Amino acid sequence: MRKTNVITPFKKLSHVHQQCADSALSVAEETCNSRGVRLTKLRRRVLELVWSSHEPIKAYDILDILRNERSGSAPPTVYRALEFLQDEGMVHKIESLNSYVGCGAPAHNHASQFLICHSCGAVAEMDDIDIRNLIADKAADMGFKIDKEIIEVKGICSQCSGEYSSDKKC
Amino acid sequence: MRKTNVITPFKKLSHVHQQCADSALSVAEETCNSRGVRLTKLRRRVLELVWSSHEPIKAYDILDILRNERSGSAPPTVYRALEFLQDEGMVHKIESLNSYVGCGAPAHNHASQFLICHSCGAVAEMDDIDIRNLIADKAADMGFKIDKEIIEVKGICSQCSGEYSSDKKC
DNA sequence: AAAATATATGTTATATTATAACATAACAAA
DNA sequence: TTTGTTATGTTATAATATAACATATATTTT
Ligand SMILES: [Zn+2]
Ligand SMILES: [Zn+2]
Ligand SMILES: [Zn+2]
Ligand SMILES: [Zn+2]
Repeated sequence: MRKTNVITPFKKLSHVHQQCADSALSVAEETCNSRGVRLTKLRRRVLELVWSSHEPIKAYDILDILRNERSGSAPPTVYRALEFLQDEGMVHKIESLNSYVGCGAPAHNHASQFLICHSCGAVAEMDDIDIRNLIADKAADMGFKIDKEIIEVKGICSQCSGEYSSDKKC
Repeated sequence: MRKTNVITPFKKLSHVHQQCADSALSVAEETCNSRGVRLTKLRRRVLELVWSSHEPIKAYDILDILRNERSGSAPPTVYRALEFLQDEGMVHKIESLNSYVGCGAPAHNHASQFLICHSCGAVAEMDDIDIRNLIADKAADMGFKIDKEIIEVKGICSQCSGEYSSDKKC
């Protein structure tokens, strides 16, 4: 069994989140440049808002912020930006929460398994090849050809369960 | 690796669906009786509508039918019945489709992995212990304690991919 | 640079999904 | 049969998302 490929881990309280966001934004700019797609000011700002925490954010929460910044902001403003960002792999939708999280590895296409802490709300992302392979095998047994997997695991993260008592909050 | 526990397989065109529905309804009645909860006429009818096919059904499609049958039907009518049926394990929500499917094994609590054919819309349900264990192991590596897993796999079922050419449609 | 084209955003309206809150009815227990 | 409990009816509204068309901005071609 290979090691899990952790794309976005649960973070310690001590982590400097601005670094996550800055890093994501600059990877996004490079990636968009190399792909010849446009990370416009609006899209960049929406991505920034998605990265404002490690908790998934709702479209209308983004909209509430945008309305204070750009007149004429409306639902399509947000949904179109989110659609672009999802298409480019910068953002993933958490289906079970109708919410959106930033992707820690937007440059390459991948599957995702999300771990969602229902205590602190934080989301970790992995792309675990063992899980992918096992599901593919089991699906193949039933003659099913996979296009996309949605895996959203709910529970309690290590910070919230107090496993690391020196750093209680996520 | 154990054999996959298939709760609801993809069905052949030749299958008599009324049997699925009848069976589900009678298991539901027994299960509710033994639990001392009430499968009222309304709840029973909603379950029947959920079982009207192997494709997930939308709450408002149920409502459209109920409105022709019971005056006073309104969104809460449907959502309350669905909530009961979900709580009792008779129905599962497919989060990525905002839709509902009948469970083929409501009598005992289980995890689910859904295979969703985006050609014919049919949904198969499994509870595969290997998948559950692997995800639990990987999550444990990250210090994460699982409460519930949402696994919705999109792709093409065997009937639609023509693997069984004698019985093309699901 | 100007015109033409393509892409992105603004704007208004509406569709879809889901819940809150309170009233009445049906059922179960005492 | 009265009392309490659970289920349903009813009205209203919240939350999530898309359609359709107008305008603006960016890119390419002339
Ligand atoms: Zn961070
Ligand atoms: Zn947590
Ligand atoms: Zn059937
Ligand atoms: Zn199919």
